Amino acid sequence: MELTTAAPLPAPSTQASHVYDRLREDLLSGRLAPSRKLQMRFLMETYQTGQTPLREALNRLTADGLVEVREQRGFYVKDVSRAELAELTKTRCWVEALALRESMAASTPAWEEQLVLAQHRLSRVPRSLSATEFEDNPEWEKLHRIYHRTLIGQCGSQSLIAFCGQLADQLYRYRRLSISKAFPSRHVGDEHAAIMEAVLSGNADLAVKRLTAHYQRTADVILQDEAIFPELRRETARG
Amino acid sequence: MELTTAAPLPAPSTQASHVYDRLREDLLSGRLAPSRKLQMRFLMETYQTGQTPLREALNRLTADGLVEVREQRGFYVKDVSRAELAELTKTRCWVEALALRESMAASTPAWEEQLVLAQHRLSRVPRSLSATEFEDNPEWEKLHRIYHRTLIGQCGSQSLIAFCGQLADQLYRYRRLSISKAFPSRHVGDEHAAIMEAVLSGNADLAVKRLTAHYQRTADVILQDEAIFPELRRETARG
DNA sequence: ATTCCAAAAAATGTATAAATTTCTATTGCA
DNA sequence: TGCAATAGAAATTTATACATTTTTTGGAAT
Repeated sequence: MELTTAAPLPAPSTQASHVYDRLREDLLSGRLAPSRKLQMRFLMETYQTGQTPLREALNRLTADGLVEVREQRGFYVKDVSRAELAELTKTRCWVEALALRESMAASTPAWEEQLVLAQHRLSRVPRSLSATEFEDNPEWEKLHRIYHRTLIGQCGSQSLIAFCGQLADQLYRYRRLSISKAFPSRHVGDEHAAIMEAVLSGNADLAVKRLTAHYQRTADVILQDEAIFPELRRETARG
Repeated sequence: MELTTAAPLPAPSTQASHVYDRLREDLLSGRLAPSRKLQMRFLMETYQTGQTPLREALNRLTADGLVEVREQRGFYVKDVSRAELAELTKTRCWVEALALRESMAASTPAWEEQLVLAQHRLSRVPRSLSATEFEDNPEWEKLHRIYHRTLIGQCGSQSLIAFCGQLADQLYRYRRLSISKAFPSRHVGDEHAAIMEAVLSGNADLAVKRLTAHYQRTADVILQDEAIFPELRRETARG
């Protein structure tokens, strides 16, 4: 008998999954700019792969709302706009409020412990890698995601959780696109602690209020970022 | 000058979209049975097309929750279960309750008129094509979908509406899979009228109560259908 | 300046090759 | 003789290369 008889999930060895991960990272980080055309030739050279895995990846990303496909004229990076940011945020507040209430209604000691752990771990990692200027910390992002996922994780609906995940991804891209100099001034750690505190005390109204305020504040900061949303459209550069 | 300068949406002329539509119809109708393996060779012969358009269609259907993909071992028709039916129904009740409330909060005369029209048109078409036994009427299904889409259509969130559409599709498959002899005994037309009446009177609580009861009743009928959910699993048929 | 036509570019689709999984049958051991 | 493990063969999924179709672009003629 071996210790490891057979890996249940033998890792996504397929090339399509690998390209999907890389493309996704480049979309979320903004390295692939909004509304940019994703030409096959360019993608094949950049990611060193064939069309089949690429099409597979692009189709999945379309479902995630990060890529847009126009029949017979190719794939494009999903465009951004103030209107969409506002709508996504509004939707996320509605849906996560719902999911959080249901989670709290179905609360268990094990779930509360998960939440305490997630919040604790998040609080122990710095938001930015650099002390002088803001520099995205992947570890923090990962733990942040887990924390918010845990909040709604007890609601009892896989599809609802998955939908929240999609909204989170799309909004995450906005955050990354924004220069977000204002972020350091916010005490997001305190906000996370305050949400958890309300959850543990069983006060659903307060927990929802704090959670939605948390999301709204983030959106407000990005909405004010002039760099990401061009005021006047200048398609033909002063022609 | 021509009358039609350029068609804004020149119809999905691509083969992938065509296969997607046909596959989708066969999945929703149950002609492709749950948990069945979708082999490329079989699909290519059945739908008379190549692999590229097929993979494209299958990937989209995976995003719709009608097909499941397992890395390196192919595509499968999404399986059904009592647990999933219950969870989908629960989620739909939650999310559509939310969307309906927001629609009503943002109500306009134009929207109310849309709703009246949708309900009227639905009421004028027979639920079944045959009077003696139940036979699915595509026209009724189409109008039914429009009616429910209209109810939540004023909520102001495209992504929320799209999510509701996905849930509707997945649940529609359960309805089609079920023999549903009990359906004729229900007066679904009255239920639709009652929901609309509550909406027009501005009573959100009542409208939501009637809408969720409407969905729950449908699920309860299907849950009792012994034909779709095998009690004991008999994988090796008395071999 | 506008329209029409031709050439180029790019997306969609087909056929073929490579890699992985699954099935089958044989071998080894109790 | 029966069971488990293993190795080889078949089938199937995944990836590549090539062909076709559609869109876009550029230029010439009206």
